[in-house]
Amino acid sequence: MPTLSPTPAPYDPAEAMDRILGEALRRHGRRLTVPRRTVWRTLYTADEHLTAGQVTERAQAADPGTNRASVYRALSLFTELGLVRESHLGADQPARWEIAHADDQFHLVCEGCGQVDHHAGRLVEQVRSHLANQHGFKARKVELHVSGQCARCSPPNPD
Amino acid sequence: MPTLSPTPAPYDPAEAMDRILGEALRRHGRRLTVPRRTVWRTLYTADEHLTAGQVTERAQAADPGTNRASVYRALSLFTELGLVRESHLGADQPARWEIAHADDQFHLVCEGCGQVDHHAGRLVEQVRSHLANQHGFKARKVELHVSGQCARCSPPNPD
DNA sequence: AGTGTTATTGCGAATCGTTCGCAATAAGCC
DNA sequence: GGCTTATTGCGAACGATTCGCAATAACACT
Repeated sequence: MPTLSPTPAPYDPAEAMDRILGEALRRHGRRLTVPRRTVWRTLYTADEHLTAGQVTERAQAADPGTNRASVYRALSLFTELGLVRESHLGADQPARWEIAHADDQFHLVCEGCGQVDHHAGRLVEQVRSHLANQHGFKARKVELHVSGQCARCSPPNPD
Repeated sequence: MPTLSPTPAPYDPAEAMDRILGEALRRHGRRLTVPRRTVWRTLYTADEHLTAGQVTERAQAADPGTNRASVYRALSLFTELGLVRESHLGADQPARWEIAHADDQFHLVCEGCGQVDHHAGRLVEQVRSHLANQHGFKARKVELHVSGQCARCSPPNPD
């Protein structure tokens, strides 16, 4: 009988997810709590930007005890730690959150199908350097929100 | 005694201001009312973006009877008619309004002095064509919000 | 100028997203 | 296992914006 290591599990994505959060929190002297983990997992497994309401809903589906206020507190803490990104897409719409990926200050909202895209591309970088060179403005945060028709909703060849 | 024309006033800027509004309203079958005129003048003589609260305050200074709800209604009507532009600068900040000038979807907010600039330049156009060419995305509205340090607040030569 | 039609107002109450105060709870350290 | 204190859960408070509805006033037509 071969010797087994004490934790034989090959790879647990849920655990990996939690580890990211746990480490970030510890690094900042904060505690890893149940509601924080629930919110984190919710965002982590979401396929799109979620409003605070949606996060609360989904979090409560996973753990009914999850409290609205704690969701907001988790979201703003995560934002502060750079773990998630908050964005305000439409004038009348509430804020939305998503896991922070490096290059995603660029929002393409299609008015046809409602899809939100993050085609960062070189554009943000281009904007930064334009501002620095032409206007002496040192950009910290660049937010580009474009609404219009995506390629699918406004096809070039309407055959 | 020389013959006087019935309206001898050489040029009344207040009247000109009102005429712009009156004509736009009439063109759309809407009525020129006291609160609308008051709100219009307030924005027209403002030197910056105003929040609805600020508009209300100033409007009430001019005409104490001005009602908050009417201010909101005027602002959204004007926005709909393209007379003013609504913008959402910061995440936590309320909306702001200003007289609509053609080229100003480009907001440079300095975190040092708080100044808001509208250096539209070629940038917005550049963004549009990049999206169309690279992503087949037909942009209708482009909103570029940049925060950082302006040239004055972050001088290139700190002597 | 007088009158009728109806867009618009003014008021307060309602809504919605978000935050707060505070006692009770539970994370992490010894 | 106990101590310390960050964090929670609750509901109430908040600020911006909107709504419902009766009263008012713009404009068009005499």
